[in-house]
Amino acid sequence: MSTRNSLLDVTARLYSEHGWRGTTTRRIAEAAGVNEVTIFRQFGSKEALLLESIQAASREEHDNQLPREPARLRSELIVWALLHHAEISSKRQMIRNCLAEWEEHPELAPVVCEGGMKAFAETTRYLAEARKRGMLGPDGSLEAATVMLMNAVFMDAMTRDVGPLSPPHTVPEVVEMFVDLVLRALGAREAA
Amino acid sequence: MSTRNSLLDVTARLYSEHGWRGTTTRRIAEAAGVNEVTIFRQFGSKEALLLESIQAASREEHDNQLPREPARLRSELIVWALLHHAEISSKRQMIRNCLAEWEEHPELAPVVCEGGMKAFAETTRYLAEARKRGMLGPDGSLEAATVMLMNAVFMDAMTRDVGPLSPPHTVPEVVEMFVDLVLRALGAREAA
DNA sequence: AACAGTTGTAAGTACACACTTGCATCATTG
DNA sequence: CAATGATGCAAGTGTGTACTTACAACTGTT
Repeated sequence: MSTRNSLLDVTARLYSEHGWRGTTTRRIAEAAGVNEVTIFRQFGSKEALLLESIQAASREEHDNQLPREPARLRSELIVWALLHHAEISSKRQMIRNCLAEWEEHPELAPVVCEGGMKAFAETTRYLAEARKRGMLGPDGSLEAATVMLMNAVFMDAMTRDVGPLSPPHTVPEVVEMFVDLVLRALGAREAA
Repeated sequence: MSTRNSLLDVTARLYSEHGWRGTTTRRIAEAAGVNEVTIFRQFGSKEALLLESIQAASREEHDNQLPREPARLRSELIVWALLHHAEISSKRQMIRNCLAEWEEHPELAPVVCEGGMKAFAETTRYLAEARKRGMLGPDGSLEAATVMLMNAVFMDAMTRDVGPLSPPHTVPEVVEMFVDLVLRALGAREAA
């Protein structure tokens, strides 16, 4: 099944670069070093191939978890957010295309968003645990904090290559900024 | 110049719906009720037409300013953020396409991002003014707060139609959440 | 009344697209 | 050895694409 896999790989890459319409069967065949007909014999149609390859590609995840028991809030959140940022960045172009083509191909976006939902749940759990242990103040919505942190990180990762909306910073710099702001808002004890 | 303007309008709409490749000269002509040749006589090429129409469309701004002198931080920020959210939402599909096609058409993204940069400057100014007047605590990066608020609002506006990353909320709900979190992080006096 | 500018119509070019067909080639497997 | 299945190759279908050309009709201006 080597032909099949190389077709799936190549197709995902081309889709990221050129979107649905720009990913033609000719380009796929050429890039995969395979005859164009093979595509149709293996997958039946361009649509089937694209769907399968995009789903496969967006399921590839780094494993990246927050500790079950929060210890050093700030550094744990920063490490986690950095990894999350890296994961989004690596799929940046594919995600952008899926979002742009959402109306024409609604089946793509959910698959790409899955990762974000898991990260949301993970973070809320972690923060709730921290509050239960008295590491956070009693006030402030944990959900709001999570959504905001995730949105901020996601947004930075998505638009980093395009051009700065805000003044330029390195990835670690902005991630630290975000984490610190969230911890401050939640009244973290160690936020010195 | 009515032919020209209706072509510009229609083209921007079609671009939002179908992206660059999907916006064909035939579709444009048909939707504008104009002969296809007229496009080439008026604009010379598809590229020229698309460029001009997208630039024109993304410059259409609601006017939406934060007060020069901050008075009621929370409500002023909420009103502003809501309007900002509405403006991004109305251009959502176009922005998504410009981002997705950034590598193939780098000239588009900057134009679309302009609004965001102005909003960033506006907010930083406003918050700095507020801090100078003692309405905010002395600690916490104003820039971090601004970036985070903008990213969060932008992100929500961009992905609202696709499907919720986080639990569903109405627009006013999330905007209030974000503003409250930021004000809390900045130690706003009135944030009760 | 003559003219210039804008539009419509009809036809065509050269190429790209998704997808198909028929046949030859090869490796694996029974 | 024979049969099977995956692949390559060459050629084709019908449609869509950006863009062009030549000519006729209409507009407003001088």
